Amino acid sequence: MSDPTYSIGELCAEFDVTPRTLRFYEQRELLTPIRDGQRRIFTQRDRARLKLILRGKRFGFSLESIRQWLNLYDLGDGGVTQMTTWVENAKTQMGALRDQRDELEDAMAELQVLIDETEAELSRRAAKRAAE
Amino acid sequence: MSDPTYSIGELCAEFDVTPRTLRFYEQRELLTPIRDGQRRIFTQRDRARLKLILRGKRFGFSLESIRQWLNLYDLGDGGVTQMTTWVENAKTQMGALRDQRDELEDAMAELQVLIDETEAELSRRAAKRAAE
DNA sequence: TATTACGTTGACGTAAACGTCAAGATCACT
DNA sequence: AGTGATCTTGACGTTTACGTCAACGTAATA
Repeated sequence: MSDPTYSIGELCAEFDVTPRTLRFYEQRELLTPIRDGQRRIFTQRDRARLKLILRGKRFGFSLESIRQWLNLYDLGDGGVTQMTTWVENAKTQMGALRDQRDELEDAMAELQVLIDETEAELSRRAAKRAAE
Repeated sequence: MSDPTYSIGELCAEFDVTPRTLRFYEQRELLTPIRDGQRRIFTQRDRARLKLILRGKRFGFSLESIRQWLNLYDLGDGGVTQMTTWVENAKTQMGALRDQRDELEDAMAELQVLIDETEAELSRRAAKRAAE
């Protein structure tokens, strides 16, 4: 049996997006479904790419940068020169992800301090009220 | 000496944003500069809020959700009920940040695997070439 | 055969987050 | 009094990422 394929509706249901969205991604060359007559047939590759697209979006990346990023994924083969370039780009991307994660953890730490302080104040007030 | 204040140009230079941006944030009630005649005077509070705004943006939050988030920050005082509500909201936000961080780390791990594989392939090819 | 479900291509609309003039005020110099 | 720097308030323009019709095709089903 060959690789499973998906209609536009199936992929939409699975990832909770609208057909408009998938057609838009195709127009922007993020997805490249094949055709059965007029109808789009999405392959495993499209499905995998869609996953990456949606994750990229959650990280706040633009579709255009996600597109470049996907192309970067694709060039896993190619010559030594291409692979070397790929690794460089990938490491740059890793740095960006690391920075974002660090910033996130800073924000989490700050927020935790505020939560702790507020909860401490709350228990002080509770103790005071109990003492009366 | 009292708290330092900033002109719109000063804050723009410091945070690398345009005046239009700060006026826009004021209109959306994310900043509340006071006035010297017509001119805006930004206080320490505005500066602190701007920092949070820009960080929120880097995390992909909308200005509207950042606004609510800032107001949430402000209500560090207020009654016990308000504080309790605040803590609940803050914990929800913490969960969201945690999820995002976890997703980021998953992505980083995946990417690292690809990098490692590609580098391994590169060194295999280098060894092969050296053997000839 | 008619309906229903699912799909197609335009084409125009929209919300967010600013950018980009235009026209004028205010202030420091010269 | 003139020049330049910095600021002001409109008001319209722009990009991104889709939403929302409209009008149509095709395929299974009642």
